[in-house]
Amino acid sequence: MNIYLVTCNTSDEQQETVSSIDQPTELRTPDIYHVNNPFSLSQPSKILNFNEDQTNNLELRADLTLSTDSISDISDDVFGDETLSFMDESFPLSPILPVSPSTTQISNALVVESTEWFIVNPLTNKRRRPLLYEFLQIVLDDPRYCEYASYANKNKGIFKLHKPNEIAALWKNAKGRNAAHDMTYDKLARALRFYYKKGFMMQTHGHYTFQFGPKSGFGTLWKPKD
DNA sequence: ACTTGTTTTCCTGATT
DNA sequence: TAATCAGGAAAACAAG
Repeated sequence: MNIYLVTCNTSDEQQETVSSIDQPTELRTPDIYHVNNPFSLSQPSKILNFNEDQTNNLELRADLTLSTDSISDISDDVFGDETLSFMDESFPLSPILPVSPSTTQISNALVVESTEWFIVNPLTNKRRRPLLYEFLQIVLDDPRYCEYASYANKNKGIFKLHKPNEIAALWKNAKGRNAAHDMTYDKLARALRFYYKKGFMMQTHGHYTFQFGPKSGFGTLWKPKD
């Protein structure tokens, strides 16, 4: 039995250290298991699924059915006196839930391993990091990110970044480049502006608002979900 | 080692 | 006025 540590940003920007017991799929890249708050993992970790319930408490969704007591016991083994704030009597354990689907079709030619940001060519089985417009396509299709970005017009491919800084951080994770500096909205937006001339994006009005262009395959190779 | 495409970084000026 | 938007220039990175 393993215990894994995850640091995540809660909605009020505070850092929470979360432990869990699990056994599922291994991840090597930063990933997002808090429904409303992407967070980064700098170290290899394991899948954890979090949900934020209506009382704003973190809800652990483990792949093992465990009593609160057993979590506390293990927590003590690892953390000693360092208790975890949300692991108290109000901490609910939910039923076992399936982890996110490992792959999602994003066009008639490409599949994304959604939990790892890798895009897979089914023919060659090769994996690669997403291009920027592909990343946005993935984010916009994933309801977990609806508070970070969403379509303003699904038919036209117009979308808005509601939390540009968070999207930028997510993009850095997805791209996985060895960069000395952090990704910022300013730099992400510059990359998007390069797309105008290339046809991957079309210029549109509105704050933090962009539109997929024909070269992105919008409307032909793929369409927004629903 | 070299090439190519895609950003990333930085910046100036215009616009909101 | 600060934050964005537009692009130029050049460097950086990844992949082949």
